[in-house]
Formats: sequence, C-alpha cells, structure tokens
Amino acid sequence: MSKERIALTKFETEVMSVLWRLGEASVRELQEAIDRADRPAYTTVQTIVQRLEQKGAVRRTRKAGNAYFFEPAVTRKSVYRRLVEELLDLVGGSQPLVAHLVETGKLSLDDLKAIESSAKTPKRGRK
Amino acid sequence: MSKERIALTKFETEVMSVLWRLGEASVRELQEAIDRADRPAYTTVQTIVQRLEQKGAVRRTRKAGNAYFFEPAVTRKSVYRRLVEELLDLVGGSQPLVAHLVETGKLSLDDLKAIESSAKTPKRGRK
DNA sequence: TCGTTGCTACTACAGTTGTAGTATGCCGCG
DNA sequence: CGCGGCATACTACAACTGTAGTAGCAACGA
Repeated sequence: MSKERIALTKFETEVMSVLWRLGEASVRELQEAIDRADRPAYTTVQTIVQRLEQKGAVRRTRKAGNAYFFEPAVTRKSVYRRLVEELLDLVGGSQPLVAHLVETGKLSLDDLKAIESSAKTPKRGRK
Repeated sequence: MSKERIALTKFETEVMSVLWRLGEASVRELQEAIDRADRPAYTTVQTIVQRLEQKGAVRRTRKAGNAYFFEPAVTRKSVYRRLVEELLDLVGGSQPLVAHLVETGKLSLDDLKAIESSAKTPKRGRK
C-alpha cells in the first residue's frame, strides 16, 4: 500500500526530496530548505504540499502552534522507480543509459566496479 | 550550433526517437511508426512535428508529392544529456541511479561488465 | 481538365504545472 | 482577554501539453 500509481511533477519531486531528507517538516521548513536561487514563495510551496497531500504522497502528522507538519507517504524508491522507468522508456533501456553515463564521463569505470561488488552481496538476485 | 537549450516534452521526445531511428520521415511515416496501443491521430503527430520545428529540433528536407520530409536537427545525445541531467538532479547523482537500476534488477552485473569492456576501447577517454 | 484525396496550416480546448495573491482564522503574548 | 502575526484554505491565472478538428490547397489519376 505504497505502490500507488502517483505521478509527481518535477517541482513536487523536488519538495519530496527535501521531505525525505527531513523526515517531517512544516511548509515553512520545506520552503526554507529549498536551496535555489529563485526560491519559490511560501504560498507556492504550500500549494505544492497541498497537491502532494491530495495525491497521497504526503500526510499530516501533527499540529504545532497553528501549523501542520507533514511526512512522506510514499517511499523515495517508488518514486525513483517511476522516474527511471519513464526515462528508460524514452532512451530505450538501461544499457544505453549507462553507456551514455560512462561516455559522457558522468560515471567512471571505478564507479561501476564499486557498484558491482556492493551488488554481489545483496538480498536478492535478478528479476 | 546544436547544443541549443531546447527542452522537449515527453511526447516530443518520443517522436524524436522515431525520427532518429528513421533518419528522415514524413509526418505520416512518423505517425505510423509510433508503436503504441493508443496511437495518436495523424494531426496530433503533425502538431508535435510543427512544435518540434519551431523549437528547432527538426528541419524540413524535401517535399515529395504534397508532403514534407523532416530530419532531426538536434542529436540524440544532446537530448539524452538533458534528460539524464534532469534525472540526476532529482535523484542525486549517477551512483544512486545505477545502484537503483541494479537493485531493481533493471541492469545485471553482466550488463555492467559489458559496458565496462566496451568503454575500455573507445575513441575517446574520459571527460 | 476535374474531381478526389491527402497534406498542410490554423484553430481549439481541457488538463496540468508553476507561481502566487487574498481572505480568514487560530495561537500565543502581553 | 484582545491583538498581531503567521498558517491555512481558497482562488487565480498564464504557459505548456496532449489531443484533435476544420478549411483549403495541391498533386495525381482518369
């Protein structure tokens, strides 16, 4: 019950990132934690949080003073999965994607090695 | 002169994918080449191609009969780069991304090996 | 030469997204 | 207990997207 089919927009995902990091936060905290040149207005973040709530991506936890606190209601992983799947559809599979990362120097062979070895000990094998 | 800052939508990217594959194509060909259950209407594809043209992502090559032919005006790589960069921003780097791919079984260790070795022999080295 | 048919150019439109203002209410301080 | 201030809930809105219809022209076959 967290494998929901929720699709998040770019900005919504950004806010979620902050929330995953903080664990729990008020709108004010979220807004202040957004680290960008053109930081969005408080009410903008508020709107996003409301939409996230409607989509079931966050939930209210408690009320402190007159402000509510929110926590994630979907896992980072499930959201990543969507994002990645979408990208993979677009570029045509993992292979081309990773190849692209290596080609463009975004990922070194050492990185690959590191991942390989850390993946050799895992809980689960292939699909 | 092809490093433009063009941003493509999902559907636009899909059409570009087909065009990259075909090299050159008419709207009709593009529409027929879109392999989906809910194939969009001819005029829908036509609109997308028009928008792509406005954005400078495709250009007209020749006219055959009363139909125009189009070819890509941006490279696959430059578009991928944007997509990937965006994703990386969201998920926080290549490492986590590839780790995610391996974790979720989207990429096998053998795949990684294959990429490693094919990357060892390339025309160019690292960035 | 004409009609038929396909293609283009233009128009439309609802849903989504980013962005924010406004009105109102509740909380804590003095 | 009343007020000032911050938070919430609601409203707004333009740009972007996906989706497609329509009008009109041009090319090819008869």
